[in-house]
Amino acid sequence: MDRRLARMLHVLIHIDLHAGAATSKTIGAMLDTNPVFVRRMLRGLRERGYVEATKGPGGGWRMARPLSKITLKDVHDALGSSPLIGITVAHDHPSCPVERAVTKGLGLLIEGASKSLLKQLANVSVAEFAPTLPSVDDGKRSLKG
Amino acid sequence: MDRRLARMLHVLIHIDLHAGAATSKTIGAMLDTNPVFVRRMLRGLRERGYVEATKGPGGGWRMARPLSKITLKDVHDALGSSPLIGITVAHDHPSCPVERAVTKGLGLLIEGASKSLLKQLANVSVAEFAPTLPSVDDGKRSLKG
DNA sequence: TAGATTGTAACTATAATAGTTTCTTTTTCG
DNA sequence: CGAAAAAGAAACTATTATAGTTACAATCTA
Repeated sequence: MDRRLARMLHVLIHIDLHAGAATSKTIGAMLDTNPVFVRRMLRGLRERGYVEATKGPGGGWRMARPLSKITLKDVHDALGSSPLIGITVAHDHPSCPVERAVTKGLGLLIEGASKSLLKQLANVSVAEFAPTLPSVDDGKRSLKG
Repeated sequence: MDRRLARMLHVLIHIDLHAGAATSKTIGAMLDTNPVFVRRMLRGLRERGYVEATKGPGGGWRMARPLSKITLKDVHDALGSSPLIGITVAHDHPSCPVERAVTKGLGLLIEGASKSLLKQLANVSVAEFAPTLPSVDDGKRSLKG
């Protein structure tokens, strides 16, 4: 069970709310994990231009695009698109007509469900998952408001 | 990625087609696996009355209910209902309002997709996955025809 | 009573995900 | 310039879920 999408949404919202650049160490603390794992997770998003990283003191991660312009599907794809559906077909005995019939029928069902869920993910932006509570405010919004 | 449902459908159709009782060893060969694993998989289905097992020589597995009276959801449930959706929420920092918002939103999405897929599984019987090829015939059908 | 079979517990193997260590590169700032 | 802060990345270890194996008891048939 892949919780990378959930963790990534959590991270992106924090990066967006963060006043300056958020370091991998700071983000790691938010996820109760380590900086290296954070860099690994963010790598795909950096390559797609959703976030950007700067090195050296004062460096870290910043959003390179607003949360409202990134969909859950974008994030899922950037993470390496693990299967959305938790069940899969089997290939234990490929010459068996019974297995082939099951693979075909169940495969169609899984494919349909997968496409349907992917369509949903493409219709929701990360911004829609950000909490609207004022208590989350860390200074960035007050600069705007 | 759980392929137990696919394997189980494969097995059930074979048991149904099989002339006498199908032994765990025979079924294991079909799945390219071992008899103990087959017994473990079939345990839940036996407890729910979908199949029955007899010990001793000539023993093995038989259907206790026609394939047309067992849905994919029945099989999925009997296998211990692993999650149908491949992504899940995270609980890294439960006091964090951002994580909570993500958990809530994504959770609803996952729950909806899961229910929708489960509903589909409940609308399909195992019989609908059996191949209709005459080449699969192993003697049982010829007794009828 | 012998052998075939399931039932089951306990152990081992494998693969995916996550975590850690270590080192290099880049950047800032005194 | 040189020290320290940060990302980039490779290589290794740890954890967990699934699958596979071994071993043995229970039961049934002939």
